[in-house]
Amino acid sequence: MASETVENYIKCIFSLQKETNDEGVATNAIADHLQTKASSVTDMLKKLQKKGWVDYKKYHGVKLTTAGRAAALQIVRRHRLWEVFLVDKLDFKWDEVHEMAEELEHVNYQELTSRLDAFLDHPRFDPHGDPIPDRNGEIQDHREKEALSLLEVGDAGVVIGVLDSSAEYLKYVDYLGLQLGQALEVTEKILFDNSMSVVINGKPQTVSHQFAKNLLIKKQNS
Amino acid sequence: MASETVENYIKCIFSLQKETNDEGVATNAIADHLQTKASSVTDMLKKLQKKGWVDYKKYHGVKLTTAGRAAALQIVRRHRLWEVFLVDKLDFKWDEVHEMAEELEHVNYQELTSRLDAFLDHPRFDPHGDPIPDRNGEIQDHREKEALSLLEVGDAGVVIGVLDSSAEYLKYVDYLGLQLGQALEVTEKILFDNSMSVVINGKPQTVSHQFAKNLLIKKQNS
DNA sequence: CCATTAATTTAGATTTGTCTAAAAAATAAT
DNA sequence: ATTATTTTTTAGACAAATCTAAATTAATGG
Repeated sequence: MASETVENYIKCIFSLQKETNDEGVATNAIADHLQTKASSVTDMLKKLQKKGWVDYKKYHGVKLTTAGRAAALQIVRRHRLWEVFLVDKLDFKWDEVHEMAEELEHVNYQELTSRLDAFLDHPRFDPHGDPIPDRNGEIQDHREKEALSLLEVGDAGVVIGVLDSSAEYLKYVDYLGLQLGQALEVTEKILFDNSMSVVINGKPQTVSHQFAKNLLIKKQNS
Repeated sequence: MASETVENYIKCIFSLQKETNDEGVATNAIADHLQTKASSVTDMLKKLQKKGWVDYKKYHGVKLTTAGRAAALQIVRRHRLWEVFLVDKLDFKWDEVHEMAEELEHVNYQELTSRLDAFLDHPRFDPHGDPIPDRNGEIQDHREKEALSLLEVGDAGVVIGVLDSSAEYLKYVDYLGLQLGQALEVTEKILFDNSMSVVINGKPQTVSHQFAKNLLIKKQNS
């Protein structure tokens, strides 16, 4: 397929693409995300263009082609399946698996991926609640989800995912007594800084807006 | 640790070292084994020397240092553990796993390796009967083993390993009705070409010297 | 032991991915 | 709308790993 580096660029563009309103991903955004320099990114974008993974217009950002998007989804699929393996089978915690999956995802054998998928019982979501693309790269996630920050006082729900998978964030989520499937209820919203009070397992806690924006909730019929 | 390429050189030198009588591995042998050119090997040997993995004397071959040998054993450990995973958990056949393990072995996290080892119940041997180094890089293989080619007429034993792990060889082993643990008995040795007749599961078969040299047998008290 | 052959090393180039510093284009501000 | 600022691109260089072709060293065989 493509080198490990190329795969990382494709995956990076894929993930940044969601955040832009179909505008094309900025060179600097990629450089930040991959911890490299803008000039290196420009060089690479030309190569990706030549190989047909992206649609790149000088000074106007970059988008994945259909082939690029398909490739990205396969990489994401492998990444998330390995994360499930690491947590479910090797008992790693959800904040420990990202780095390892980041390397395992580049081992690319159809049969390996599909057998791993079967071995794990065809999981639909990874340990962070992110949906796992199927063998055709389709993501079917019909869950109604909202960021905690968008709930109102009195709303109750269940944690079904996180938007930030960094170890720091996940450890804090753990610390608050939260995990996938954990119920909570909003008891107060502070207008001043958008922080909010929630009840988790009967215990009141206060969380920042920054925190609440990154926690995905499925609202319960209250 | 070291780049994937460097790891492959180290592993290659390690495996070729056994075949030489402590003579130092030849540049050409490495080039053949890694499907590259002798000049590339020379270049790399200088780099490995500088990094302390090998002891290299111009025109006189190369040997691993203690550090190099330790690194090689860790790579071999990871390779063989992944092979066990692929066969025992994902139901691959023993002739299908080499390539995949060749990539998985480069994912290097202590904790991953040791949890994988535990998940697989601390296997002592890989699917081809090769011993798996422990976490300290020690190989303890006290089995008495001989190549089938060295057995005499009337000797009986059990298959405990192969010296050639190529898919072609392994498929032929399968085809003959052999697998690890399978018993056989030598009924005839042909002096002309060193081929031999053996009985496997009651069925007589004839195999070449080339074949017999690569099959490891534990002799049974007959 | 000297000549020939085989193995190995050097020299010089290439590819991939990266960098710094400078130039060019786009965006924002007065 | 022109200047200032930010973003992006170009130009030129570098490190890792490789190659081909030529030169050197070692081994071998009369």
